[in-house]
Amino acid sequence: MPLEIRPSQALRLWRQVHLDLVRDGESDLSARQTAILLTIYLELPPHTVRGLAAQLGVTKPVITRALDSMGKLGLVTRRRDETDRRNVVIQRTVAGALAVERLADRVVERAREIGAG
Amino acid sequence: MPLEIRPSQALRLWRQVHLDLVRDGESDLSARQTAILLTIYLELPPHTVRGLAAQLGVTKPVITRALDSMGKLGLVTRRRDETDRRNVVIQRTVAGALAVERLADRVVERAREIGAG
DNA sequence: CGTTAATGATACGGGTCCGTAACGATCGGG
DNA sequence: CCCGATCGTTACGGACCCGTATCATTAACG
Repeated sequence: MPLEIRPSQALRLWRQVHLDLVRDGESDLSARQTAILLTIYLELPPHTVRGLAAQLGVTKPVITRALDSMGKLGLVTRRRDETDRRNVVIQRTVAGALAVERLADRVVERAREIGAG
Repeated sequence: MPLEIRPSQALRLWRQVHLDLVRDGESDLSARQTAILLTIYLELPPHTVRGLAAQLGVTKPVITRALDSMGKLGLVTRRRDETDRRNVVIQRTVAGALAVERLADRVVERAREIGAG
C-alpha cells in the first residue's frame, strides 16, 4: 500500500515542517542527528556506535559526538555492554520518545493541511 | 483533498529521506537553510532579507549568512532593488531549482516505498 | 601469556554557524 | 537640506561540528 504524494505536495510538506522546527527552536538537530535519532527509535535494538556509523555512512567520531550532544538534550543514553565491554549500547529515553512522537505529529498535521497542489 | 499519512509512516519517511541526504553528502543544508531555500522556491517573489527573517522568525544576519553560503553553492543569487536601493531581491537559479526538484523526487520516491506501517 | 583485532573515545586544526551589536547606504518627511 | 528610520551587511566572541589520526580498553586466538 504505497503512500502517494506529488512533488509539489512533498515540497510544501518539507517546507512547512522545517519552518515549524526553525520557529520552535527545535532545529538543534542537524540532518545527521535527525537520521541517528530516528534510526535509534525506529530500528530494532541493540544499537552500537559502529552499527550506526555503518548505516549512515559516516565515521565513528561523528556518531560519538552526536550521541554526546543528544545525550545532553536527554534524547538518548549510553550503557556499556557487559557481555562485551568494548561495545556501547545506545538506549532510548522517555524524552527522546516524546520528541520523536512530536515530530511525527508535526508531519502528520502538516500533511493533513496540504490539499491538492 | 488532505494528504493522509500515519505517524509511523511519517517517521519512516522522515528517516529515510534524511538518511539519503546524509549518505549522499547533501546534508550541507541546515534546517534553517532548507526552510529558506524552499520558501524562496515555493512562495511568490519578490523575496527580501527582512521578509525571510520575519517568515522564519530569525534575525537578519541569519538570512544574510544563509544566503552567503547558499550563494556559494549556486542555489540562489542576490540583486539590488533599483527602485529602492536599500532592498536586496533574492533570485532563484537553475542549480537551485534542480536541487529543489531533486529533493521533491527523493521525498516522493521514499513515500512510494513506504507501505502500511 | 602475548599478539592481533576491534570498539568507542579523544586530540587537533579548521571550518561554519550563532546572537548581539554596530555599521554604511539609502530613503522619506519636515 | 537634514535627521530619523529602514535596509542589508559586517565584526566579534563563543559554540558546535567535521575528518583524520591516535588513544585506552577489551576481546579473541594461537
